[in-house]
Amino acid sequence: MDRLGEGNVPPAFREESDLVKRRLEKLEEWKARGIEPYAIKYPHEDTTTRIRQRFHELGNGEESGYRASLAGRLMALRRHGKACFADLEDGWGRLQLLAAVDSLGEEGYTLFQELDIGDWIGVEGQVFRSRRGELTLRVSRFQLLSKSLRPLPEKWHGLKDVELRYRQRYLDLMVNPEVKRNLLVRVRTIGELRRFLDERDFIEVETPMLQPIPGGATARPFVTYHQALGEDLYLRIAPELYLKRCVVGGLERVYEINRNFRNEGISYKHNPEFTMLEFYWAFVDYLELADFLEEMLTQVVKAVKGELRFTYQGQELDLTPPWRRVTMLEALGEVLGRPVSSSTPVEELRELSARREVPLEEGWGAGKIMTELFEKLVEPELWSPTLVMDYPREVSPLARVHRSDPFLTERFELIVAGREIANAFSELIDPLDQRRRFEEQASQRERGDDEAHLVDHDFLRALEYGMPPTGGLGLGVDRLVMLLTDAHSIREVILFPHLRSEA
RNA sequence: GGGCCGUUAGCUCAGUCGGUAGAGCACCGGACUUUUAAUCCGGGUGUCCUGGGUUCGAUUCCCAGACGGCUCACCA
Repeated sequence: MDRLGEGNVPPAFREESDLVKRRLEKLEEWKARGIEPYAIKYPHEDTTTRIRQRFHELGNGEESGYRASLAGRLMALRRHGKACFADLEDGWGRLQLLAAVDSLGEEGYTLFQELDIGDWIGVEGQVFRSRRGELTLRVSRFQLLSKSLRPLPEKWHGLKDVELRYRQRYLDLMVNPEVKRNLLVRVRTIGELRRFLDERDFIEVETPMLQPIPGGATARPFVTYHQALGEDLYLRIAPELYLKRCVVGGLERVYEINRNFRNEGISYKHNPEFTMLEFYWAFVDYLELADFLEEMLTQVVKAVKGELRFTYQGQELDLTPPWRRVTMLEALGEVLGRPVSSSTPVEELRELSARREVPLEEGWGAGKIMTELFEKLVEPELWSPTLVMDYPREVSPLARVHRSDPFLTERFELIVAGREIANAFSELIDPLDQRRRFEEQASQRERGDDEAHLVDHDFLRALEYGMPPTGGLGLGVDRLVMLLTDAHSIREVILFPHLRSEA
């Protein structure tokens, strides 16, 4: 038979490799024999890991006397003439199969041998432990559940090409176990964050992804268009202003864990859509939030990692509280080798920036320049968890003015491994002050800062009804998961990271 | 968006100082009833990312482009 005859190859597959064409031929052969290659369902009793747990104690060469049924993907085949070992992988783990003429008969065994790596099959048979100590299912019945037409990546080196890993994450999941492991850490982290907040009577809400005025952060938004309304809408850059509306409405403890979208550069720590936890808690200030964050992350990390000390990118990281607390100006002063304060003149700051080769823009005030210097010179050096307190008012349009210094706000950021993990403040609840801040933002916008905040009149109206004193916090979930999975790139903790479209 | 680097078989990679390329796994044929990176014998399956240029001849050199990585900028 001409296995590679073009006559049998559907047009869509003409360009494919011989490996694919061979599998198509096999598919047609099986169909011709009356075998359905894509089953409707396959009820079964067991999973690989449950069998492993159950027969943990079974000795080498012993029979369990248990007849199991399993379904999974064939990941390896070791043929030995009249017997054949195979590895079956299901959603939980792997188990070895033994197919032999003895238990399958001539016809069944021949079919089994024709299976390809990657095929989904259902199997039934007795469980035993082989002489070499491998727990094994002796196949007495099997059924093809889904024919795989494409060859899997190499069994030993796996799939390394990062572009293929991200574009074809399903392959990455099949052959690189750490992908699933990282995903589970992510899932557990989010679960623990939810649990922590739920236990403290926070309620989870869902606020708009499509917003007429993008607010709550300084970032370029994605724009889209609503046909029926005939108006532009923006994918949210933050949920902040809506969560605060919830607090105005009397939801004293609210949170949301969901996606934000920012139309900025893509890098190892930036994906255009990323997951953020934001919560708002009425009647507390930022100092209480700092304690709360310490407690929350301590509990979450213990639950997920089992310990607070671990290695990140080859360097030890210790999240044991209490974390270092330092004001932004102190930290900046230390690095600059001279004290910086609210009254440090702009000219002096510009001079310091020039000396440290930190480029500045026209129109930046003292607060913005200090923040720039801090982010360029100090933040990357902060490895151990550090709560950086009291950011300038100029860069914090939604935060309350500091109780003892009007140049500053009651705001802190948590920096770990040189990256911002969380950002929190005593919220600005004074509608008149908030209006003034929006106006300042508007004038920054006129001076060319197209990321300055837009005025949200309905948000101001909400504040005018009265918002209770509130503390609010945002936490970058992907970045936290990066720490917990020792991931160098944010793409390792997002299942389908954004890539340019294929050519 | 800028700079640097990369793209060779299904996968992981080598290589060609310019004469259309080769290993392992996978795959195909054969042997084998206890292997588990099975083993043994035989077989290399390719648009060397794409398009131009130089050249008798380009996968190799040059230019442009696509995609990716790192990095800088922006941002979290």
